[in-house]
Amino acid sequence: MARRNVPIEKCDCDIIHQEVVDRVRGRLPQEETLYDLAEFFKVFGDSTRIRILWALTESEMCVCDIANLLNMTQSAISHQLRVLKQAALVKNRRDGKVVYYSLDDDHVQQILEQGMSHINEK
Amino acid sequence: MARRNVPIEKCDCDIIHQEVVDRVRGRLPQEETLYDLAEFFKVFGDSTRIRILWALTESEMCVCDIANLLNMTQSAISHQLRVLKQAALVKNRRDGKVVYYSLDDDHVQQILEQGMSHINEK
DNA sequence: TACTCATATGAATATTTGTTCATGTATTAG
DNA sequence: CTAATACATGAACAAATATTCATATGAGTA
Repeated sequence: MARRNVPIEKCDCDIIHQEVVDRVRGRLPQEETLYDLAEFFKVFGDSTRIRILWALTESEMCVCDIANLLNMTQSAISHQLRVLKQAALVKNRRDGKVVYYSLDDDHVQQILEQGMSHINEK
Repeated sequence: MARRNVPIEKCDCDIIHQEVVDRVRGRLPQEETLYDLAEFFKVFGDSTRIRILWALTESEMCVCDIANLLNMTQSAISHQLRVLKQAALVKNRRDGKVVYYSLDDDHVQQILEQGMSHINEK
């Protein structure tokens, strides 16, 4: 959501803190890298996807199982599974008509648990 | 974004996988907990906020420093800092007219780094 | 006091995004 | 081949959200 038609106003801090700001600027990762990082976390930032991921930490499941479990339409789940797949958070295998989804690696579970422990501490 | 005016269609998997689905259902955290977890990750899911957080891992900074660093308006930064503060990811201290923001704890940095290492692996 | 600077905030707006609906594709069964 | 089942997908719509603009607040200063 990037807009910016207006010049940025400066304040005196710019002069006072110039060294600090320049140092921080030099240590920031690439703009694009941080954008990708935000995109990565964005995938976790939806309760439907979180519930799907959490469910898959317990067992691989097919699309319709997940839809039943979460009481949502097959279409809605399928759309979200696509988002998760594109983010390389889940993988799938086909067995006849049925497609089973599972977590792509256990890194995902670690991230879920770390987030969970953070909100439990506060 | 919760809508659901339509009954969920069932498929045969529901019968075949019933035991698995029931077991997973029993092991899912509270609906509200997962919702909170999604809200938590949602805060990381914006590139402006990610850049703010990453900058604050290097040094505390005032609002106008951050605005200059990221080449954005003071207002936009201030709005996002409020989001970060409400999520308990940053804290602030006032020194005269200037308000300095910093990370609330180093747990935040761990989460950033874990996300970063994930996207670098893929 | 009046004035300036740094920050906060409410409303408006444009963009993004999640779900629904309709339909398409792949696989199996008859 | 035809029908049925499980899943995928494009378009439309509603809701959420990030930025801008205008303005308010709070602290120092003349």
